[in-house]
Amino acid sequence: MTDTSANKAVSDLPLPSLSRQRLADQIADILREQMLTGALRPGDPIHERDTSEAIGVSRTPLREAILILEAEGLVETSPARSPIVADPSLADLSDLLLVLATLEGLAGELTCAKASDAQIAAIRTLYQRMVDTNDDPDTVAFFRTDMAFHRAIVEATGNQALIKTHQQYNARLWRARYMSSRSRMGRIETMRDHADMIRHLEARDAVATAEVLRRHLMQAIANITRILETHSHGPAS
Amino acid sequence: MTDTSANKAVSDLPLPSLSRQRLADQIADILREQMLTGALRPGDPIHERDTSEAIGVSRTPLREAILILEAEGLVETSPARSPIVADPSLADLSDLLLVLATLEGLAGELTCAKASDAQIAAIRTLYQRMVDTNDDPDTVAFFRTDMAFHRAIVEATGNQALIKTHQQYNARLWRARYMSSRSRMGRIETMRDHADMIRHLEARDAVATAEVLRRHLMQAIANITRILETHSHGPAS
DNA sequence: CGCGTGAATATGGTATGCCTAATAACAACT
DNA sequence: AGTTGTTATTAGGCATACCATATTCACGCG
Repeated sequence: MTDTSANKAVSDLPLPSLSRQRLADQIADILREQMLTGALRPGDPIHERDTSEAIGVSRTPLREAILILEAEGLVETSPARSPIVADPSLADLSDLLLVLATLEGLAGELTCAKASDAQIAAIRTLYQRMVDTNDDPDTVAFFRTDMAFHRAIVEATGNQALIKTHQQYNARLWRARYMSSRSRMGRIETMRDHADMIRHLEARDAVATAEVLRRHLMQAIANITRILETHSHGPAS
Repeated sequence: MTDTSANKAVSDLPLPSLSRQRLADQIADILREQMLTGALRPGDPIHERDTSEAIGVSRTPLREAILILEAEGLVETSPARSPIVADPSLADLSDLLLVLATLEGLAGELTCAKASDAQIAAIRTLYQRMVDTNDDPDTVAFFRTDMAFHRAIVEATGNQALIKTHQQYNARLWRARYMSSRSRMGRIETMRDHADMIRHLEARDAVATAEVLRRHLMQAIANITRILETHSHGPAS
């Protein structure tokens, strides 16, 4: 089946960036999105032939996409095995969250010290959106705004390395943090902590901002620990 | 066709890792080493056909190696250009070092809190090796021991995410830190800081250890800034 | 003499095919 | 009937061939 039309359909996609046109990057984006939506769940295998055919590309760029995701820690490969979606243990998640807490703490300090008032205002806008959508039953939308809030704080630092690393840690922790966000105590605590964050940010209190951010993520560790221990081992398919 | 000898030869191999046999990984190691030795310098292009032929592999695994190194920030790719060895600006190096300082600070805290006495002792052994090789004119050997010392502190945390991220940051900063190490004030300050580190580690003083590690890296920022501003812009080809 | 346009070349991107290794099923022997 | 060996199938790893595009050089025109 020489289906060149599918190939053309992909190349017809708008090219938003300059180097964002590599098929491997686009495929990596697709797979990341599928991990977010749950189409790909932790432990799921990603067969080269099946997946590449499903997306409508050949195996080569799919393999390259797997390489990218492997470097990000989102998939794991074994010598002669299909790559599988990463399924971090509780210990892994705890380790990742502890580093993330430190990174966001640093971001809080830097943003207090260096960000413009306009950037702080933009962060407050995201905070306001969280308040507005607090009653929205759409947990995904609320969570995306939550993540956007944290990301805005990091991006306000202007530190490219920090931004990139934070983004990668967030990708690996997305699922766990989303579960934490859905827990019954999640939202209340989240809103309180975020209110503290924006208050300390606007006061340019670096120490307090960093402290709240770290505590916020440490709480996430506790939440996730409780959730995973409650669910124990038995995620119904 | 029951070639048991070949089977035995394979099983005799030390199994260092589970997936370390991919050509792409081996090629990435080769290229990383060439960056360390200076065979590949910042800005150098990595032509797919030439390089793959020189190593003796096809383009596919070389391309995959490039993907890995790109994810690590060691090479940069442009749409229709040969990938080039990353040549971070002073601002980039400053950003990276600031994050690295934070990561090592966290490592210092964790190691003080969680590491075993044996691990601390192992770190002291590395410190002692630095003292012994302090007069050695071989700057590379001294620097490798320096890096091993820092790595040991991070590995003593047992935090896999931290270890991995620290390793990647170190790889990107290797060259800059090596230059900083060779500056005339480099060694004296390095030895003094390291003496403080091992002392505070053995005293299990988390705050002091983290503080020294952060200050140590901040000093590296200052050193590198001075070096780059002195050299200004003129790397003879 | 300079600038613009077109063609040729080189280079990265993609697809496909072959090779090797692992796994599972089936058969034969104990 | 159970266990072991062998074979077939499947899937990932690598190599190679093809394609699209960008860059550069040359030629011609202004």
